[in-house]
Amino acid sequence: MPEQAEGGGHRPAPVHTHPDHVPLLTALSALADPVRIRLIRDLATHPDWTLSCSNFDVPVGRAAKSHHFSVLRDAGLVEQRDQGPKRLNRLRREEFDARFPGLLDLALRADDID
Amino acid sequence: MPEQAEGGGHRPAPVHTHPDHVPLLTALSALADPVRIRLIRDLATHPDWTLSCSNFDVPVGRAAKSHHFSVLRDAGLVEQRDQGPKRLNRLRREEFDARFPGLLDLALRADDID
DNA sequence: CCGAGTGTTCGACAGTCATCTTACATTGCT
DNA sequence: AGCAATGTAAGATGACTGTCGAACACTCGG
Repeated sequence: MPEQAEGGGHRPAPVHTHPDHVPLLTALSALADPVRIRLIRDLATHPDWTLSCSNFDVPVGRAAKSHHFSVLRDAGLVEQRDQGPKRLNRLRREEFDARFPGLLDLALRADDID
Repeated sequence: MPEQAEGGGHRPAPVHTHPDHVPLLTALSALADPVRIRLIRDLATHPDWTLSCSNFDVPVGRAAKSHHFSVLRDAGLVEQRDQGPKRLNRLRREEFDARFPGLLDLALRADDID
């Protein structure tokens, strides 16, 4: 019975930070990285909860990818939910935009990157 | 005659980058630093061309301050003009805002820093 | 011409960060 | 139970960065 029953072997649920509690410098630092920009842009072009971490094609290994998602969580940019062995992602558009108006739009603008 | 005559000993004029030619990552990285945030906030609360580099009281020495101003110039955030031995500064509000709408406002918002 | 004030450059140093490899935990399928 | 897939944790490493001290360059005033 694959119910959402608790008990023994849970996986530690991902730790999130709400955008309202994110310092400005943390948000800027999180966005000041080419890999993370690509992650949130990929995320922005897909429906919520449809992409698991391994579905992003950035030129880094799993470990680095995991690290980047941790940074994005801490910056209030991404929310994650476990489903089976996968960890599904969602871009926190509204919440983040309420805290830092316009910033996410800037980061998503398909301007430049390199 | 202290004219603007050329000839021998010029001081190399500061090299500027127009905001239009600044990559997004450069702008974000430039703003993702507490010292530089304080510099542009100080700059924003004084009239243009009234502050020389040594007039900012950030807790770093001259060398580091000079470095930070170089980063700000490269990011299209600050314009500098030599007057006597001093180097006067100006925040490039409109130009930068045209390139990255809302970003400077965010950085100047007296929210948090630490 | 000398000296004070101002700012840049250079070398060194410490701290942070992005990355990799390896090992481990969890989940689900067979 | 065994196994493949997914993601995290830990340690190592290389690169970048913010800082300082010292040396240098330029400007202006005595």
